[in-house]
Amino acid sequence: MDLMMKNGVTQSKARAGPTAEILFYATGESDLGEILVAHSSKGVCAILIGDSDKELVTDLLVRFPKATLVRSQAFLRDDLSKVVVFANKPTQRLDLTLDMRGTPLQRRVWEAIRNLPVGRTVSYMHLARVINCVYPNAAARVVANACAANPLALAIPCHRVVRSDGGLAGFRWGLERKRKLIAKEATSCGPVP
DNA sequence: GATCATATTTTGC
DNA sequence: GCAAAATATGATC
Repeated sequence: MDLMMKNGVTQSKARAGPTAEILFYATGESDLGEILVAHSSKGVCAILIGDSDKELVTDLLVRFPKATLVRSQAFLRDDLSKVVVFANKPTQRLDLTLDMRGTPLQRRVWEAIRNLPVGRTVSYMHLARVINCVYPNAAARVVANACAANPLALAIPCHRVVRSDGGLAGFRWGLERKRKLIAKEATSCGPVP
């Protein structure tokens, strides 16, 4: 994060975006904290969770350095409302138009995670088995990497992905937040055996 | 308890 | 463009 690309652009640009793009974003408050939703021309391209509005904007700016961020609370009113509702009470799945960019593998992993029911946690191995039932232990890292690069915090519930042991693995937005999310989902869906 | 195995991504030159 | 390091793990020795 300290070294700049000498060549101007690298392979990372494919992940951040093709070029200068206009992103509309809006922030809202939830029980988990401040939530930022960024919408591109295709759909929701980023959902961030943070402690303050400033932090979220900074994170978004770092994530999309070349993009032009336009704050439009009215434009994202609907999407933001859904995300906030989901954050407060994740009883149903998020129904948003997601603009999932990235490698095909990441997309596959994200789709698999998004297909998970609420209140259900799966292990890395199980999820890895879905996308690639060859070497579960190897694909586990792939799943972890895909989740780590997941820009759609709540839309893709990576917090439901835990280790096979049942314990919580790392979380990009903080382990405590992940723990809180799972607890909230369990409460909303009811204590399942 | 420590080490290796697998696949993918990212960064460096 | 090629090569090496790193990774939110899992299984084995």
